[in-house]
Amino acid sequence: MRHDHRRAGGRVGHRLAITSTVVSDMQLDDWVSRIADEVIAEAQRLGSPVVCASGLSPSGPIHLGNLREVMTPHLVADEVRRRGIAADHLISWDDYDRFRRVPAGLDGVDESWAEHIGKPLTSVPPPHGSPHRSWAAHFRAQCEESLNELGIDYRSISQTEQYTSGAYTEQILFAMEHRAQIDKVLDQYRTLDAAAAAGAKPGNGGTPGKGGKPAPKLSEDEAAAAAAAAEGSGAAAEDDGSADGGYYPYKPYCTVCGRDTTTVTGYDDATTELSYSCACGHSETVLLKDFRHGKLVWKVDWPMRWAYEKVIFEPSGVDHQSPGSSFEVGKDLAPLFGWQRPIGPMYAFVGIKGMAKMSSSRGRVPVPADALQIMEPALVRWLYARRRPNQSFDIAFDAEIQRLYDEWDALQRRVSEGAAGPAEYAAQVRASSVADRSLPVTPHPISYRTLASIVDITTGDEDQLLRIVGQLDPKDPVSSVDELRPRLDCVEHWVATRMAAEDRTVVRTGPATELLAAATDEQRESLRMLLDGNGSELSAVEDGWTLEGLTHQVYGVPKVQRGFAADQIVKGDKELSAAQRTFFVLLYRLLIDKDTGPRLPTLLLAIGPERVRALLTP
RNA sequence: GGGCCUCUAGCUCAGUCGGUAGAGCAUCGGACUUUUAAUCCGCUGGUCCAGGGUUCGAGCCCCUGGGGGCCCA
Repeated sequence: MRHDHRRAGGRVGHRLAITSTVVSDMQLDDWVSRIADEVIAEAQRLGSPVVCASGLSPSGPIHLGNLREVMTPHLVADEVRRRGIAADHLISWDDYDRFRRVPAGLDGVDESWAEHIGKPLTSVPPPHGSPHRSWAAHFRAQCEESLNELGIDYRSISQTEQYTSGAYTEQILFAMEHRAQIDKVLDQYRTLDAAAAAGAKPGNGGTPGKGGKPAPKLSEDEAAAAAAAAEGSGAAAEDDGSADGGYYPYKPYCTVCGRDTTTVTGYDDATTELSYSCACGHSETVLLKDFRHGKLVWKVDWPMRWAYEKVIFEPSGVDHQSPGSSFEVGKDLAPLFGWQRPIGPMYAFVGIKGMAKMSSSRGRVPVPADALQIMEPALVRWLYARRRPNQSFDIAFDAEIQRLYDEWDALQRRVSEGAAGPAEYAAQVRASSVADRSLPVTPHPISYRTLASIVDITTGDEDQLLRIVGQLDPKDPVSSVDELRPRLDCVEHWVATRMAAEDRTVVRTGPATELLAAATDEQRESLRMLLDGNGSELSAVEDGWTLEGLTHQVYGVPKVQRGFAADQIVKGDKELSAAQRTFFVLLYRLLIDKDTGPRLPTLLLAIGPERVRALLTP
């Protein structure tokens, strides 16, 4: 427990609105808590409410890497709320950004979308078959469904709405008026040496590049390369508004063709008359104070919004950690708008095990909904809560998910026994609950590994599944498959879509006639004994069609064949062990065409007596 | 060219404020009528990348070098 933080929380609580009277006795102690300490202190210093922000660009599927942009502020805001202090988590949908390129490999999308490049994402049609109004709406809705499942509470802001409603007009006019000053700030980051100086001393209070050696501007070639890179890259590298004809931090979308292939050619501060020409041939002069068809360039837009929403905390991806990135530049631009750069850790990328780096532009990348099909919301939350933001991690869709679940189940046990460490305890709490409620859990959590094996061999027959599961632990019987959900649903989906072919159990559709014909007399005898018994201790296999009975039967056959009683306890007999193994291999080959497989009693139970008899009878 | 991250057991990784190096898996051994893809217990296993520095004390902090990954120019 961290009494200092509890005191701090209480003190802050007097100044900031208290939303809940239920404050946990136990102060969670992990990286989230430490950031929350900092965020609360900063909000207090500024005399402003706690505002945590995420920015998402619905330019394509919002993938599991982007989810960190949401999870990190969510966890921090949630921790602040756990302390009884109001916290806002806003998600800014950058749906007024230009459509940069057509992502490859998306269903319902073809090359014809290329004609929309340059338009705002909300003006691009959605993929074929989508019920949504626009490209942005389509991918936003897909994402929000998952955010809801994950228990993330937030407030949405559409940048399209903000810009087209004129919410930012004052800020836009301000930025235009101060364009020379903004240009000067940006200019400090446009030279290589300045960039180096800025990066060499992270956290220094001064202005990077200032007072340094005179540095050469980028050459024509370098500038061109930079522009090309910005064209294809993410927000970190985006256009800062510089152009040959002077610097303007505002870019109109052409009122004729709708694209941002425009160049501002003049601006009058007094009248706010802005002239622009577009690559489509159109040019016009508009009154910027009334014009609502354009936006501030990204590097200016972001700091303006920090000020507009009074953001205290907003993380960003590691691509912002380079000298001259929008986050870096924002530190100097935010004060112009009367605010400061928020606290913002750089989070490392999330990978998918066995897959190249995720990129929205590449099309078919796993999105949160994909993960939620094979794991419960708490597990997805756990992945993000247990690692500090600067640690990269991979999400596994293969058999490693069984290990993840084993670890999770082990953690539940440690937590319930009070044996969990502070950080892992915190991660468990954050994964399975938010400030004001618990997330749905599976009432009877059977090991994912075990369920996968049973689901595999029972091929969706839930009566069989219940019967087998029911015999796993007689002391704690499962009475209904519903007790196994939603974990069971995840397992079923995993087995159906992700289980490796070589791990699957495929029961033969008909008898392996060649194998049966080649069997030795002893082997034929063993099969007959398994099916029909030996007339005394072993009876027909159907008579003991339970897990226990079948266990007795499969182990009894080799014993009887070697002169033991079927239920005799035999220890240390190597020959018997070898005979058992040989017998099992024979059965596996005849049943599933492999040398090994799920435990035989389970397998036999799942296959059913008629089919077993059909496959094992010569 | 610049920056960020990372390097700990065979593998994947924890290691919080600087205080005797940990877990899971794998291996190996054992138990359960069981050499099986569901159970449980235990053992083994480390030059914490290298070198230097600060410190009573460094996996952790500082410097230099190396490997790997990523971002930017």
